[in-house]
Amino acid sequence: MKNPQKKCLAAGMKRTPQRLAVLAYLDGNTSHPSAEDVYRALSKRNPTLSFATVYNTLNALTETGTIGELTIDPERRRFDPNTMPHHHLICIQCKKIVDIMKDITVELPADSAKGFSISGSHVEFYGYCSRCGSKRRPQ
Amino acid sequence: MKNPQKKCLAAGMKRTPQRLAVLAYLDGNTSHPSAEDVYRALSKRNPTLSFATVYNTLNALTETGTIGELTIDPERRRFDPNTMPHHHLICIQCKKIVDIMKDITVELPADSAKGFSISGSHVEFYGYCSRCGSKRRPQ
DNA sequence: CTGGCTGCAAATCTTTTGCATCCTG
DNA sequence: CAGGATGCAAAAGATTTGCAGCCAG
Repeated sequence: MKNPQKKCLAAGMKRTPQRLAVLAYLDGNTSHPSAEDVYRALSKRNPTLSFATVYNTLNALTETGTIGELTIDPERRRFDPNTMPHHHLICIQCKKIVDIMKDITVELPADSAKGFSISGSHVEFYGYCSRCGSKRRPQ
Repeated sequence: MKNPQKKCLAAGMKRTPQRLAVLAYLDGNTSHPSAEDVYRALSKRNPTLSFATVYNTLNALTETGTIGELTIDPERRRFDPNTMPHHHLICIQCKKIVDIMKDITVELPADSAKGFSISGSHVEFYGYCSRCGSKRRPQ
């Protein structure tokens, strides 16, 4: 289940060149690209690739759970090939998003669950990345 | 600093009827409304209120930190008058978003911080709310 | 072959902006 | 009374959709 070919099959989708290109681009990619990022990166080598197909592919892969969708950026949707539950570090200044693969256990007291049956959690840490932090002047 | 009038002043903004209406609607509102939600709710009683003004007002209030902006919904921006740091419960099915005011301490091991200087964190808990959970059939 | 997939362009939806007028401070 | 705020409509982005032709299974 590591390579794009198998991921396509697993999702019950036809293995078209466009989809394989999208999957190859996403494979191991930790940049949390938007649909446009994917399109721009691929259209150089695949001149006939269309925006609609990128969106269709990303949506199909998201629906089958083959890739994940991030809700971190209010401007646009971002996609994440890493479907393992994980968390994120977000730079307040440059908006860079970095994965945290470490398992973080978050306890929610039963009296705060408001009747929800909780199946997972996602933590976003906000701060300055090393680059932006060092550029800030001491206040 | 509890009422809309004072919030407007605090933000250095003129107290126009439109802004006071937006602030009054948001005051104590825990429904995390989108700009359209705000517009629809207010346009009934304020027929001349325009979409642009709602957006301008929400943006201005967000920039001054008078209200907060949620990044939970990939479809649209949502706003939250509650500026205290807090967390959220999200129903996977009906998408309802519920506040958790309880302070949750999340530890991030130093070796996972990737050079970030962390200033805050936000936890999203996913699951089924009481209504959706009871409607699910046992698999 | 056949149904799913693609590319294109147009449509839709959310959010922003230009501008003349209005009104708060 | 001046500058910020409003309303309108148009623009700008992001995403979706209709449709005719194409190609993977």
